[in-house]
Amino acid sequence: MKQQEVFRALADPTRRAILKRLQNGALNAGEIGALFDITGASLSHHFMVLKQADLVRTERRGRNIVYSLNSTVMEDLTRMVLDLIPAGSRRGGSK
Amino acid sequence: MKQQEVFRALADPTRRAILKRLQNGALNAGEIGALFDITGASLSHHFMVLKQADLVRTERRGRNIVYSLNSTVMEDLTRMVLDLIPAGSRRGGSK
DNA sequence: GCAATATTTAGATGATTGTCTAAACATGAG
DNA sequence: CTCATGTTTAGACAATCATCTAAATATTGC
Repeated sequence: MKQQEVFRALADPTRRAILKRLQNGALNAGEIGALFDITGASLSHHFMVLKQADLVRTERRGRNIVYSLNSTVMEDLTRMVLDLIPAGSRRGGSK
Repeated sequence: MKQQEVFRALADPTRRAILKRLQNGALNAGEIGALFDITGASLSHHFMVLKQADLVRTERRGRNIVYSLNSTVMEDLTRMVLDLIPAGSRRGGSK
């Protein structure tokens, strides 16, 4: 698991916003780009960071490249964060 | 809540290691310093970042300054991360 | 094959970051 | 009060980062 890459990826607000948008389903680069005031090149850089962290998956679909959340690593993320939190402070308590 | 500061603070491996150490109870700067191969000044910088994110609390105790986890914000952290994760991927499922 | 569209790569730039050394500040002991 | 100890502040430096513009690559439609 790429713990360092994951936390690094989450450190940027634009990347967190991208992840949030992808919760409602996959989007291609252009669609995501329309949501942020940033050049396509910068967006592409963020995609690369998210991919290196395995947080998103890509799939070419005709002329577009579609981004979607990698839910497997999302579960890893949950685990990594819970690991930072003392048992007593966890919501819901036990596990 | 200082979402950006929290995620930024977690992006550094030394700071995550500090948080992990503090799970077993409060420690003063010197004790933490003994655990890392880093100068006190650098440590102090990390403490400041963690404090800005409200992840740790400090209390002077005689000659030492004691660091402890701020469990309130630790709960906020849980919430912030869960917020990034699609409902279907959450461990344990529901909430 | 060519033109248009979608995305990435290359290279540059300014800002932020983690680290260091040296100096300053704060506290308790004698 | 002064000294030793513990911690932070100041200032500098190299590395990393987010962003940009310009150019390159990939794909589809004609």
